[in-house]
Amino acid sequence: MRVRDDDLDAVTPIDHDDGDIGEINEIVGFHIRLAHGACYRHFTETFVDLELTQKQVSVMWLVADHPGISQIDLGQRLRMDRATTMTIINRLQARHYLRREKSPTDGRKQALFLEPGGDQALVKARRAIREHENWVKGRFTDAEVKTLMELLARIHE
Amino acid sequence: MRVRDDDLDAVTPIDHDDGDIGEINEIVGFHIRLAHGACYRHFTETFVDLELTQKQVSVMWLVADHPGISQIDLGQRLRMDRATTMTIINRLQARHYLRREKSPTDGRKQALFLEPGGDQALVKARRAIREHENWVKGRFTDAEVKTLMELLARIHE
DNA sequence: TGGGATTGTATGCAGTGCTAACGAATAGGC
DNA sequence: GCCTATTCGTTAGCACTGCATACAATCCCA
Repeated sequence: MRVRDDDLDAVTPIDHDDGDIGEINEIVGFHIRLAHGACYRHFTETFVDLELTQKQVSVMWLVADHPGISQIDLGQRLRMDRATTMTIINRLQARHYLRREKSPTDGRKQALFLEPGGDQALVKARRAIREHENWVKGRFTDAEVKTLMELLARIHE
Repeated sequence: MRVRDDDLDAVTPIDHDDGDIGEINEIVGFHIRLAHGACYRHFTETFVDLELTQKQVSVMWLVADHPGISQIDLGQRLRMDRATTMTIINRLQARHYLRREKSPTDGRKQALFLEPGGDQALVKARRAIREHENWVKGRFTDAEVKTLMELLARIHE
């Protein structure tokens, strides 16, 4: 390919290649994926001590705000299907961060409640979230943050 | 619930529960995750026939733009570590969408090239991407798209 | 009452991300 | 040139997420 016996440097023809990714760079979805990846990585670092993932924190947070919420309701708010919700709840329950109770009003449902351990973890998590948020927001003005959230919300409805 | 007998508006945070998620809604990272999830789901639907993921398409696209690129270089541009890059390349190679060749200039590296099958798949993929992009962009003006990409880019550098 | 929908559950599979370790090859200092 | 440190690819293994399917219990409505 490149190997033109004479000048093979030319090969790199196209690019003043310093990490250029060409047309892909014009794809909105691509930037969303990269931004998500960057957030994910930073979140993971921030939460390495707590051993919690974004989803797990979201779930505990929501259960704290809505004691007795059902799995299906939880899943819908966080845009997760039943199976995924299950595995997350299972893990949190195994760590005694929350518990399931049969719903008194609907026998099909499980009512979710935070356990003391979950409460404590959530307190630490909120602190870590604040840190994480500062990392994200640090590169924006308040107005830009507002704009960004507004635009993102339009994507996920 | 919320019922603070006096002014509960201040509080309502809590919920006229129709899918409200409370404070989490103020977390930028949360919106990025949801937007990413929505994109991911739509992408998957769009690409169900091609049986390709976002990463796989990105990789093929980049290999097409930079024939002979190494795995490490590829991974850095797409923000993936070596191991992840490996598994993706493995899968694409197993489907004969691309091939590895020893780099003539550096014995440690593998040079990646698209195979005919990958070429064809990429053509279809680009069409599907256009569709997917329209789905995303449909909710924005051109100026908003520009703003969004600019803001997202600031997150992933 | 009976049939259809909802909810939770169990299984299994694919994709992604990370770590740790190893061998091969290169690059840099001497 | 030689030795060491580094880079790259590779393998293996683990955790999390997402999806599909199937099943049982429960609820709701006609």
